[in-house]
Amino acid sequence: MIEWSSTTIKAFQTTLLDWYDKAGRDLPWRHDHEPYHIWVSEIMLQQTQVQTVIPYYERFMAWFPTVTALAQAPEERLLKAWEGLGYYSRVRNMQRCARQLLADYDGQWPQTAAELSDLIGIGPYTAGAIASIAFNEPVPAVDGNAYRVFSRLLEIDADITKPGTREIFEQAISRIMSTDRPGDFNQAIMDLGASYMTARQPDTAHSPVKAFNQAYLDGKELDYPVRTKKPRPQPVDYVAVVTKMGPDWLMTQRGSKGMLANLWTVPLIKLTDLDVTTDDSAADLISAVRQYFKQEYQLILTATTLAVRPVTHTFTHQKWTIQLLQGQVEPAELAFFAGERVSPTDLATLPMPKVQAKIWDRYRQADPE
DNA sequence: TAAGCGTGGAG
DNA sequence: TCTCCAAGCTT
Repeated sequence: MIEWSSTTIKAFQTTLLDWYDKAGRDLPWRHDHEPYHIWVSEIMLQQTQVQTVIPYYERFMAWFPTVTALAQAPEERLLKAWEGLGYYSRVRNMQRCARQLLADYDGQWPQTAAELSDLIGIGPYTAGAIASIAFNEPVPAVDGNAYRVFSRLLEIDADITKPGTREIFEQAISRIMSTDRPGDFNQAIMDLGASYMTARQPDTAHSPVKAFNQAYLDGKELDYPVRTKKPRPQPVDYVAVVTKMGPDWLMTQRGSKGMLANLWTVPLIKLTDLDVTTDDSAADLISAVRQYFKQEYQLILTATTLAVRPVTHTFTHQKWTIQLLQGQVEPAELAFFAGERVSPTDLATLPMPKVQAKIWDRYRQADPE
């Protein structure tokens, strides 16, 4: 890692902020410095790109314009607002945070990163972002952009996937950042990371700060940031039973922990829970699923295979391959079923994950009525 | 500290 | 199709 003189630091601040004043992006959450607006945008932007977030942000503000509105919203409505964004615990934690603010802080946001970190769902990055942007506190906001930008500017060799590395960057950035305009400084770094200093194909030749970019000057830009690779997703086989009860659909709500918590899907069963493998015949699969419905749901299922390709869906840690069955049950014994009989009208109000959308698509492909 | 947690885009 | 990456936090 290289060190900058105070002269270099001053020149960098001026260059960066002048560029930001001229070329900074006009984004919906930059129209004011309301902590609620900054907070919502920052949570949505975690591991998610700006282009994806914008329509979600606009709708979220229309549905939940204030901390109080968010605190009082039904969870189903919250998850519906988040449907398709992923990492769904983010929005459940936001509601917990909103309630925490009302209960413990008299509805007033704390104004320092140290205090903001105590709130549910607000980690070191988000605390720094809110504190600097909404409250002008000179603290760094170390996200993926900051890792990328500063590792290249200063040739920082620490592995950014290691938790301890954050402090190295926080210290380096603290010495460099503007104390007059900390919020603009942090946002300028993000805009820089999203434009000239991207991960794959940086355009440093035209970057406003190329003269400060040591890795670029050394021809080693793509060596930064240093990170260890993630393991590839593990394959898991499922069977989805698209089940009708008269005109209605049989839907189940997932548990409150783990993947896709509290979201709704059709009955989705791991093949390993059925004691069958992908090599077994369709008849064996149906037989096992019938048994499963009887034992778990006290429902008598009639099922047929669907002549369509399985649905595949890749998560961060798992790759699902899902066989589709079409099922019917008699509307006799729903009491023990961990789910609901849902009318076509109500179906649209249930929050469902992307993988369920794929299941509907593939089902319609097989059964176009 | 390492693992778990979604989705979309780019190459 | 596969791999990597994107404004991270929690346990």
